[in-house]
Amino acid sequence: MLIGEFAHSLDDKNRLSLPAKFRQEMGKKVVLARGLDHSVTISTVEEWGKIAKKLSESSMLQADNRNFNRFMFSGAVEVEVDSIGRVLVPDFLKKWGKLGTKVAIIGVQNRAEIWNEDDWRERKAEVEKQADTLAEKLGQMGIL
Amino acid sequence: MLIGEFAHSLDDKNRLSLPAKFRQEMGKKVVLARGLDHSVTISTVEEWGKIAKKLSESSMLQADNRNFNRFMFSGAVEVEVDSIGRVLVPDFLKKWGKLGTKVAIIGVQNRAEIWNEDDWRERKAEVEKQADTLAEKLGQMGIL
DNA sequence: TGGATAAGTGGGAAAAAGTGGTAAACCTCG
DNA sequence: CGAGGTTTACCACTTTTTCCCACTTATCCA
Repeated sequence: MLIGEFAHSLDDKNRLSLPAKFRQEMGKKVVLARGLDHSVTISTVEEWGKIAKKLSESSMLQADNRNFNRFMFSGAVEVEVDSIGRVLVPDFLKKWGKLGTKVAIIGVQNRAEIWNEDDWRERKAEVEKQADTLAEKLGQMGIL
Repeated sequence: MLIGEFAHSLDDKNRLSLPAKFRQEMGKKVVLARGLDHSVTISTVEEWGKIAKKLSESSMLQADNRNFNRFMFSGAVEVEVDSIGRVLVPDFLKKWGKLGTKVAIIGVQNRAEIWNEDDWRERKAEVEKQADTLAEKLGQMGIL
């Protein structure tokens, strides 16, 4: 389980240190891919495999699906984690995530997400605003 | 699994470098063929067979199907990958894909596709625009 | 609090990838 | 049979990527 939020930086060679706490769980190879809301996801090869399988089950006869699959597969990379825990973020993902030097890495269940630091700050603020509503819902559900 | 996006160029002898990440999986011989949506596909000899079969089995009317098969098979070429990882793109495929000097090579699961760089950029932008669809599709697939 | 260890960042050298070009082999056609 | 053009194989250059090492900052524990 990946949890927590970390402020890291993308250097001018597009290298990104994975949070030390994630390294063991991530393993030696990870998959970077396009995520929702212009985030970049980091998942294990296994997790990505599951996603790829689901994607590949959609029919190629529909133009929508073809384009969607092109988008998803072309937007992913399998990268090696180097000897000190860094990965290389390809340009097209850097663009997708609008990533500059300062990024936020956040744990979300079984995957991590990379965000442009500013975008993340805004989003987090929004989420916190809704925290009351959220708590209420959780209460209704009997979780709290 | 072929994934990722690469900007390569088609030189004036119609030579195209395969992305280094694809070479091992592709092997020494590949099949270039007409793909859907005016893409040019690159696949292993094995995969080409599977893809063609799948498409032709998606039965349309018999007559259409026969024509479709003629079209698919007549447009496929088996080419050698040279000693430094390049393939020769025949003119009729270059035309089919409207390929100029700058092309994008994208990995899509079991095949790669060659696109005119500009066409690919536009197509990608189209998909990106539909953020709702994106979330919806991922949701349907149980990815989120 | 101070020392030790780990984490994160940065940079340089070596290797690989991508591109362009040249020369030899081949084919075609007069 | 030879000239012209095309194709193929090989070589060379440039840029990018990869790998390794060093430095700085943060964290931990006595």
